[in-house]
Amino acid sequence: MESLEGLRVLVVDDDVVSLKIAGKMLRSCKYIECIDANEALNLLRSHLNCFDLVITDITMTGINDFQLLESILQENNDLPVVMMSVDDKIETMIKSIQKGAYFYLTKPLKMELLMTLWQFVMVKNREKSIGRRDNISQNSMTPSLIDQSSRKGKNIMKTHGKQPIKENKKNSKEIKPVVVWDSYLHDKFIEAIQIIGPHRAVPKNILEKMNVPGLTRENVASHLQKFRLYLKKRMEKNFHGTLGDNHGFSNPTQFVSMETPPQMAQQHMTTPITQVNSFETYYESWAKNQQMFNAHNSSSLPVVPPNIRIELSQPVIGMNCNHMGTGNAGEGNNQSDIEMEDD
DNA sequence: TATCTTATCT
DNA sequence: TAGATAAGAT
Repeated sequence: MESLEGLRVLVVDDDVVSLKIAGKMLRSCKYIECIDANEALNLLRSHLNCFDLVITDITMTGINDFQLLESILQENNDLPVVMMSVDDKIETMIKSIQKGAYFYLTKPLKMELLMTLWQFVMVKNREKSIGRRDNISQNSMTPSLIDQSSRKGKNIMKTHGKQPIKENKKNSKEIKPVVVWDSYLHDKFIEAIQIIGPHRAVPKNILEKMNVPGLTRENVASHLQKFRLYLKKRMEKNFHGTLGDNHGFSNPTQFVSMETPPQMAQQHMTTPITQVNSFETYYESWAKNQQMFNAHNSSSLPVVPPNIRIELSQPVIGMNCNHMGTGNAGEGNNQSDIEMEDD
């Protein structure tokens, strides 16, 4: 099946003209138009499993934005829902995907895009046969948004032996995207820390300064944790390296050791280990080192912690950039990729 | 109660 | 390994 033929599509739009255009485009399907959102829901209830796909406008009279999407997903989480709107803002698109939509179409609809919708049916069928969805997004039309619903299914967590079993309270139908910390996001993260100062670098402040739609405090907290760990490990390693061979950096795979002359790097490794105990200290040392690195290398490369892949050639969306096809960590052979190993 | 931090999970 | 999340700490 490589066309819309045979695909059972329900289109919901309160704009009659828009609906007629969609109808014309989708005439090869068992297409049912439906103006009223409640009518659409009733239709879906009475014809459970009769539709392969729902295309719905975001904004409709008498109903809140995304309300129909949420209701549909509550009733039938398997049904792919495609949102459409004249709104072409990236924030709205991200919000739609976050709410659980499979795809976002901007109006006026284009036949070329509609003709690719048969893929949703294939994806859905594959999900059913495999029994999981977590890999699907990597191959579907929303490749960078990794479905977290399967993760929500976990209800047992090891908790330091205190409360072994805990029910997950959150609605498992809510789909959250995975935030990929690409060079754009990480640069904004560093920029935020520079502006507010490392002593005030807490998730809330960083998030506020970053001002990235869709990014949450939890996302920032998670990244901050990794970043702190990286700085700590780096500082400790550098200190021990200085003690060991008196050349600053013992590990040749380290970013700084590759790019910074040992005597230059060692200038910042004179702090006794007893004083090297805070994020602020680690950060200042790291930032100083980066300054020297940038001064030493005319081409200022983005500054990143280890294992954060930089896709210099790809368009930056800010979050959820598609890393498909770049391989797993350790495979970064592409010239446009910079990847660092720490241990 | 809100937020941060840490440990643990996927 | 990266990012999400649970839960204790502040």
